[in-house]
Amino acid sequence: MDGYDKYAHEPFAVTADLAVFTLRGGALHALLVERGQEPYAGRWALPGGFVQPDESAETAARRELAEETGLSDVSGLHLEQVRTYSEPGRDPRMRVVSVAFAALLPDAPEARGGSDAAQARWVPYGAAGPLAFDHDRILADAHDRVGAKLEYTCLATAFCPPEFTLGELQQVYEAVWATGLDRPNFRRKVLATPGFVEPVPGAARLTGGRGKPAALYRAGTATALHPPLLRPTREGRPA
Amino acid sequence: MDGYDKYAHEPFAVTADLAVFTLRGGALHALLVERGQEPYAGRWALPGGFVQPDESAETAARRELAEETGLSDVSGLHLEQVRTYSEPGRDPRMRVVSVAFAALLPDAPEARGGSDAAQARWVPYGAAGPLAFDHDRILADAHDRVGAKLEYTCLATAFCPPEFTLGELQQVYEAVWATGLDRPNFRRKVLATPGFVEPVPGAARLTGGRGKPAALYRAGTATALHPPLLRPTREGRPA
DNA sequence: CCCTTTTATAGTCAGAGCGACCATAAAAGG
DNA sequence: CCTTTTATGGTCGCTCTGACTATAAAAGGG
Repeated sequence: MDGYDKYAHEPFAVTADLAVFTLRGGALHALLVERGQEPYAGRWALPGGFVQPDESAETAARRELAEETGLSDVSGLHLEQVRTYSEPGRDPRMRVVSVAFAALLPDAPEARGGSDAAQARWVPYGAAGPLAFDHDRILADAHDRVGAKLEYTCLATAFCPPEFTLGELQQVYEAVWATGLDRPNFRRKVLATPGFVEPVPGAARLTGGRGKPAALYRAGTATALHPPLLRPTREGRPA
Repeated sequence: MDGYDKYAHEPFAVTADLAVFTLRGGALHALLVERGQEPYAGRWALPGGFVQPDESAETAARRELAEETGLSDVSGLHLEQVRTYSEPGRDPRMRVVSVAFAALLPDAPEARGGSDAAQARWVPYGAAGPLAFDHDRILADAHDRVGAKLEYTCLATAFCPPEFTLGELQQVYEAVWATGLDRPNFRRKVLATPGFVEPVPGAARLTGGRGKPAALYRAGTATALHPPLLRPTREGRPA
């Protein structure tokens, strides 16, 4: 931080880019916007925008998230800084440094075109063609981060509505990890972790399904997961 | 990334700040520089500097690392991006966005004042008074990140010279985690992890100490640690 | 030279955690 | 009434780990 006067510091543009994940029908989806102008016109990209002079990158990311999803209450959503991308030439027009965030959404409102985004769509993760700029890498990095944090934090509840069943919580893990989990073992692990979930006292149950109604739970107060919930070691049982 | 023309993007200055860690006498130290000018004149701060127009933040961090430590070969050192700090007002003079990195050094050359740094010193971690800017938080975040990565990666060898004993490797964990570990159990865990360390075939041994000479090991090729090496759960045995 | 100290290394044993199961309960659909 | 489906409860054995004991190989002091 020394030497302010000895370096000529070129001005940079700073943006906040978002990898917004949600579950739709048990499958992991990411929110993408279609670019209307060059470069990469017509290609899909991550939502994002410039950080304003009075904003932090986190604030800008949350503002963009609200604009892009159309959600009014975006304050409770989990937003996590992934990393910053600063390679020269990653934007052909100018020097842009992007701070990337991962956002986790419980419900998936149909994407509306935000005020500035021509078109926003939920795309199944992995089904997106090559994205604009280095957004393929940003999206992959964000996915890696979320998958890793599921192992040793209680982050999975951020994908769920306020009240959820253990089956829905398990679907989060299975969708992000792209693997199958044994249901009784998953139950045991989650319930044995104090503060991960707490049962809804009214013995409420979810209807609409076929089999036995499942008990409802709320997210607990714990944030860490000790010991961690490790994903199967490659040759695990198939889904 | 859309809307380039609709936003007035204020120019930002971008810096790379470094939390450089090493072990000196079994204790974790961080590299700090003394500020010569306002603001925070006379206070200690993390080494760092502006990202040049043709550099990525990683490149700038590595250049600053070489300048600040005086090391010639800085290419093999482990450098890890921690996070980016972008709150407005974190630098009273101008809008500065800092990308923070953690660097791990095996040996600790006596800090020389770099070309631009008035004075650089190794300070025991935790013994540094309040640092300039938000560098206390950056240093703490970097320490948290390194401590966490010791659990599920083979990062600890980055603190060690090319050949090291298992006792030295254990000291890394104990210094970063500020806890004591059972030596036989640590050995068993490390040796049971394929690719973590590999014995030096020449049955070489380290001399100079008091007791039985220890076998030497080199860092293996593995990067992940499955299952992880979890730190003791608070009420663990004292050091 | 013996004995103590120090450090490295090997081994033992019980309990926790987990993967792979099997069993039962409670709903819907025929 | 029976089958299907999903949720929930439990068992068994293996692995890993924490706590601990034992042996080996050096240095230092009498």
